Amino acid sequence: MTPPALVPKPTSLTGLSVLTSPAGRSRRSHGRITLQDVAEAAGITKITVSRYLRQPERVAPDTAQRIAAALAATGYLPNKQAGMLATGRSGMVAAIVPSLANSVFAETVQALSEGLQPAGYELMLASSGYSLQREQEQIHAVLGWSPDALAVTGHHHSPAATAMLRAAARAGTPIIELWDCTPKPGEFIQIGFDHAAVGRAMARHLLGAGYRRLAYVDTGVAADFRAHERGKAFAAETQTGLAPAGRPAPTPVRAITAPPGDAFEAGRAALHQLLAADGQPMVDAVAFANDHLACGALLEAQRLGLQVPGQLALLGFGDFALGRQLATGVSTVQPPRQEIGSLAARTMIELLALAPAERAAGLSRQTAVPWQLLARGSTAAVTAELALPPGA
Amino acid sequence: MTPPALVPKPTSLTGLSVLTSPAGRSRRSHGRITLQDVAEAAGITKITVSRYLRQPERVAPDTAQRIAAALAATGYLPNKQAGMLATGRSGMVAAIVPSLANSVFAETVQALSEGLQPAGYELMLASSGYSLQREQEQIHAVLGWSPDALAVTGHHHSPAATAMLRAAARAGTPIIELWDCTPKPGEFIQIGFDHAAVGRAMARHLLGAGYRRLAYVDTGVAADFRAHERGKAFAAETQTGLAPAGRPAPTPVRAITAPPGDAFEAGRAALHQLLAADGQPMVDAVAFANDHLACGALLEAQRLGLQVPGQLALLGFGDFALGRQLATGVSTVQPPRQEIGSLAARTMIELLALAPAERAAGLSRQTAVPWQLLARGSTAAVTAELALPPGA
DNA sequence: GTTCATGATGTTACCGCTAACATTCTAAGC
DNA sequence: GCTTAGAATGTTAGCGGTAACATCATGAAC
Repeated sequence: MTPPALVPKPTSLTGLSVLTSPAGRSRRSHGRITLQDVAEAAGITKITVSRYLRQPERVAPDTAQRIAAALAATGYLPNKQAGMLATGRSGMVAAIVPSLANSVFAETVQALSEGLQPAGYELMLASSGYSLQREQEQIHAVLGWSPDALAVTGHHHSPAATAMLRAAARAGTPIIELWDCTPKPGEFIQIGFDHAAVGRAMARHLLGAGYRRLAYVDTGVAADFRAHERGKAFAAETQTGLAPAGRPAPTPVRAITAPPGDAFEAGRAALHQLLAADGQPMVDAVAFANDHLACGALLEAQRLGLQVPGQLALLGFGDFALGRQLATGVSTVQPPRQEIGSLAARTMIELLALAPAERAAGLSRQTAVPWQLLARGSTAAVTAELALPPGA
Repeated sequence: MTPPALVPKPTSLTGLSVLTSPAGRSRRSHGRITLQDVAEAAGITKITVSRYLRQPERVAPDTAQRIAAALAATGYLPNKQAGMLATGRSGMVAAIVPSLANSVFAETVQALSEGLQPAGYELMLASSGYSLQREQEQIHAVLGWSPDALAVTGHHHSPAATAMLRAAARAGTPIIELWDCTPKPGEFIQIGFDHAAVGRAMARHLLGAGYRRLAYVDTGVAADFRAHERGKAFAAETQTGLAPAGRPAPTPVRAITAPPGDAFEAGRAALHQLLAADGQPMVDAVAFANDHLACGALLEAQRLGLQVPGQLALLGFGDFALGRQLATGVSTVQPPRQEIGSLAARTMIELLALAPAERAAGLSRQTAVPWQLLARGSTAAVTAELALPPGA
């Protein structure tokens, strides 16, 4: 056996010459190194190279060596578009999140990306900027790439978006709604948690600690449906929780805040809306749509000399680093940021391993990921005996 | 003129019937709605539909109407892979960042994504986990998608990665190195800033404020080359700055810290390494690779009862929210997180508008994005008269 | 010696789209 | 009426891969 000849035939060099002079190729060629070039360099046909790349055990050992050498010599990069066109599988997964600047989704995306990595899937990412209209456009754009699976955030979509997702799901593409898990099964796969349950738990936590005059500060981001949902459930649960005591349930305060960039400032401003003319708080506990708001309020309260939690308890959501590090720890809800991402990756890989026909059953399952309410300094109980009876 | 007939011929329904029964198609069809289906529904050939989508002004108005109706009725989604294969342009841009969980890069990616949006480019994202090996794999994978442009982070790459980037650049694909801007022009486009200059500025800031015994706490992330670069320049500048005073320049302390997830704890631990047996700091000012470390150290210092900046000055990097919000504001360097992303987007769009031949000139240009050192409470000057002479 | 399974490689056609060229038709110009 | 420019649409072929089938050795089984 002669050692593998890199350039067995003079003509095989034409493939390599492309590197230096992209001209002299077919009229429509884009000057890229193709399987054909590799095949010529190895003195075989392209289908064998293709086989080597996909099922190496099916080519003879010495051929394999020649191919390997030719691949290295040419610097071949497979054209995934062509591959997708031929196989119908793209090896790519798309995700659409409201924002990346907020670390909440960044961590989920990070985990998703890392989970997909070992299975050989690429990730295409789009951020919708908390706009349903843009989400719809992104879904349209991204589906044009024939992703093998698509993750979107939440279960609220525009009608047109839902129609596109439905069509994709019917064609066998797993559609995953991240960060939500509604009590009733949805149309698509859900991996997340029930935000209403979180809202109720937040109310119960405050009521259980003895607070009675509650408020919820919602985010100013109109399309943060999950925050709204928590707020709604918080309000409802507060009413329910206070009913047994026979008192008229106060209407929870709801403050619309400034743009997300100023979440700290928005929290500060929201606090002022909750102060009476004498500078004293009109409520004894406040729940916030997120920790940024809560931290802003906490810092402002300290600046004003208000006792937290003595005069005012604060409860956030998200478990952001800041709230964890402040001297008066901000009580909060710790959402399973990374778990959602890695579970989504696992679910996708699992489903994609199945034949499209077998997939159908799994295309609308729900996975509830556990979350945790972290009681820290900002919501220490007023007095123990005021705690509500269990089940309230 | 009769109104546009959606289904002019009975046979035109075969295209639509795919929606309900993907069978009965060509052997290799993947059951997707194609231009052919739309064309049949509109009673024309697919090339006209293709023209309508790309150059609407080139089809007759009433044909356009029929096509529009057919598109809506079929729910057609263009197959971008097929389009790319035919045109050689993918309409997609790829970016590889070390991590997304860290908001620094998340914001850059966010800005990049938003900047590309209006120009119709999709973003494919990969995170390398601060590993050159993984970056190389990602580059290989991502180039297989024939991105129209590729953004990577920093100017350190494995040799194989550099070779791939070089090949892509030579083929006319803009390669952008984010977050770096070296004094000497690099091989590719750079959009960022000179980290050595930042390191020097950090040293000068501390020296200028009168501090004399300096330390640099580097990150434990081995492949965060930018942090190392800042540290190296910080050390060098410290030596230079102290030389005029005639004193023997102390070797800056360099602490290797815990994994990035524990950056706060790592900062706390680093602080302890800088304390003498009597609990007093061995240095009077510390610069950190990032604000997380600095904040951890600040909180620990306060817990230990050390005066900041009285006994110890702290200087971070990154301008993270936490450092901004703490009562003793953490002095820091504000990097142009978003600017880098939006500038990268603009650069890509600009270059891609050019013919590949005209691009060559722009494929290695550098853009230095301004950054700012924000002096806050943690580095208040010791005494004014100790300030170094200008130019030191 | 013939048959036949097996392994290695080649041929053909097709995935869905568009570049380039071809055709058809209309209306203006002579 | 005939030519012809120009608009509208169609035909052909090809982008770079892979599925499906075809071919051709080789060697074991009879």
